[in-house]
Amino acid sequence: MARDTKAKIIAAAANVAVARGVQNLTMEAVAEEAGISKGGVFYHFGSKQELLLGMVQALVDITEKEVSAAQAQDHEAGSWLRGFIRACLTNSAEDLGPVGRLSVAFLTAAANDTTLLAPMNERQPAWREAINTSGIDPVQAQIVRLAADGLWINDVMGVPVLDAAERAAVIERLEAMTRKDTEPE
Amino acid sequence: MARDTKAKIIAAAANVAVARGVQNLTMEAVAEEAGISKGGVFYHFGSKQELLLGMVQALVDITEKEVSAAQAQDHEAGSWLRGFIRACLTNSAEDLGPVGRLSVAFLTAAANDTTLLAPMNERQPAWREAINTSGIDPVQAQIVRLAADGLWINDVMGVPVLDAAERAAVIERLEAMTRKDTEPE
DNA sequence: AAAACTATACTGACCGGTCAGTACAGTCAA
DNA sequence: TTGACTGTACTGACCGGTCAGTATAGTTTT
Repeated sequence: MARDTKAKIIAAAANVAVARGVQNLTMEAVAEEAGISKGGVFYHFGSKQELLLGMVQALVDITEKEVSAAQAQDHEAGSWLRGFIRACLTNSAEDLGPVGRLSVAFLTAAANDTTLLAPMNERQPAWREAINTSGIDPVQAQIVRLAADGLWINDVMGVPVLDAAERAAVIERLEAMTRKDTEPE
Repeated sequence: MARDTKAKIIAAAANVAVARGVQNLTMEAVAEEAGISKGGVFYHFGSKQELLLGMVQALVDITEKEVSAAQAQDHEAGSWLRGFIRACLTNSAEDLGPVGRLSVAFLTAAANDTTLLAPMNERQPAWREAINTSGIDPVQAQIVRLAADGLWINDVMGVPVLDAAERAAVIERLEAMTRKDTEPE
């Protein structure tokens, strides 16, 4: 059941981060949320850093899984980007999906120690490759990805960059940009 | 000299955050860096929260100042966005400008307590307005802003989303998008 | 002399991490 | 088939360090 418990702890940590705020993401709080003892948490994750690392890894895994799932039924050019947009932005501000919940962990990791982002950094070459070969103009493709990142991080932080109507229009346009090549000249 | 010392403390805090990492952004370290005592720091900022709030405010102020400066010698459509792109992305990864240094504080604030982002959130309606009335298609304008945000946050976190050549091409394209309306249809 | 500011020494809470011990399921020799 | 032994998963009490914040006395500025 080791795998099970580890996953349970990661989910609990994500819940704590969202519900009580990152400043209350203590090992004790995680243990309580997971319904086990603090010692039990340390049995599975040797340190808080290790737990954070596990959460970042989980975020990466879930994101890639969602992209793959979306690509499975969309074989046209730009499908990777459309999957990525979905994965990042499907969560409404209130009702966070798993990606949204783990995103808070991502923030914590980045704030505490950027080396904790290693699992994310490792995947960047592969993501760049996917974007550059997605079948549309690479520069435009990167911009779509960056805009999705920007919207995502602002969501996670709660910065109100767009109202609902603008948000819908932006997402629609981003998806259009994965289909139609609007490169100047 | 109250204003002076406060500014000095904020700058010191930003330096500490960059140099020693956010986990070492303690009031004592800030005091040492600023060359005053811990008591002195608390005299000026009643709590750590207040200091963090001051740093976020400073980031907002500097960003808006840089945008205004850029706009002063660029009165064509899209000048706000071009100024914003410059303000966010002028800092190379190694040699951070003032925006880059304070950005780390922004991350910390977001991670510790999203209410600390209030000074940033307050300005969003004004920024949205500036973007929507910048003279180019509003949806495209928002996308340019979000992409700049995305590139900026990835820089701050140290996630290698783009290599140097891609980065240059993306920035060039973003600036082009502030000039030429590439809206489909 | 009052107000503004600074330095030093201290407190108290919190939190990451440790550790001795428990529960229990399985294995295996006699 | 039972008793000795082992490994895995976990418990809960505890410790030590860190750090925000305070108390208070001293110093400089106006």
